[in-house]
Amino acid sequence: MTTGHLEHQIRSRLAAGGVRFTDGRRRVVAALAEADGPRSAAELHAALGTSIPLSSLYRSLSVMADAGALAHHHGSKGVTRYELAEWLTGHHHHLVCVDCGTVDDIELSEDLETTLQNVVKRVAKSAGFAADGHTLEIDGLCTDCQ
Amino acid sequence: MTTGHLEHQIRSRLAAGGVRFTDGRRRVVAALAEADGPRSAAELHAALGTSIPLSSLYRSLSVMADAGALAHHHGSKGVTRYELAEWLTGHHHHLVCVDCGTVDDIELSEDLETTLQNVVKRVAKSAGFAADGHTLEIDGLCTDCQ
DNA sequence: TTCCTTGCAAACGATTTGCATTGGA
DNA sequence: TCCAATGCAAATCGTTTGCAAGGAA
Repeated sequence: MTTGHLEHQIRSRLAAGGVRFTDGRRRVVAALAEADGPRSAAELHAALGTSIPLSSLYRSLSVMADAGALAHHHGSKGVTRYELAEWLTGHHHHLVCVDCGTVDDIELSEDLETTLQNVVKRVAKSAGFAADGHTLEIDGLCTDCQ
Repeated sequence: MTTGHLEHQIRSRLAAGGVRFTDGRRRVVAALAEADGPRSAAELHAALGTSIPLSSLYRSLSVMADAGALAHHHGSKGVTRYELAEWLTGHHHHLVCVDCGTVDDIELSEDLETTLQNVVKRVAKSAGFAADGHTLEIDGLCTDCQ
């Protein structure tokens, strides 16, 4: 079990904030790295064989998000799902199933992404809004729920 | 107090689903029509002078959303905000404040919107996803929270 | 008369927090 | 040694639901 590049990046980022990268957190990160989209605390709890109590999971997710290692997404039924921050995974967008709530990551072509960024910049500026990110959310039914 | 075009449209839509457009619901719709973005049950409760109990508010919002008159948006801290459906207000996107959670509506230029729609269609199809809507969410700090 | 809506109170479920204990650097 | 992390139980908080009374068609 070698310490990969991803773990190294996260460890440094967390350390900068006085946050420890414990074994449990390493396993949470691994689960998120394997996922193809954001995951909720409950989903991670199950994925990790319930080995980490929900309260610890919630605390670790929130701490790692505060440190900038994770990003969160708010879905239906008040469920928050976490994923690795974009500086770790690259910029992407979301396919959100309105039925089961699952979220899948997608990437846009480089040219549309550029166009999008220009528009975001322009629109935000004209609204006096300090934009720091954007996501195109596509709502609909995933293959399982159709 | 005349019955405007908007109320007429909503009344018909609700009626089609066996849903009544009561006085309380009319006031909720009026509050949403005046807002410049989605509003939570708590925000509406306050805006209406707490005259409508939260439970009734939640029930009305959910019933009207099911009937297709309202749409919902999921924001930080697990708060759901409602707004008039797009067939009533026109298609738009969101400026989401990561600090206070407020959401403001914005419209894109027609050409970018068209481009966006094409990409959504293409991306969804290739993922086997049945898309029925999309929103560009711009996260950042609103003028108040900067 | 039939069915929808309303209010209140109780129930829920996701998430948070207090506190004592354990563990890492 | 010192401060952060962990676990459990209790507490929060947004939202939902059961039920009896009120209202519209």
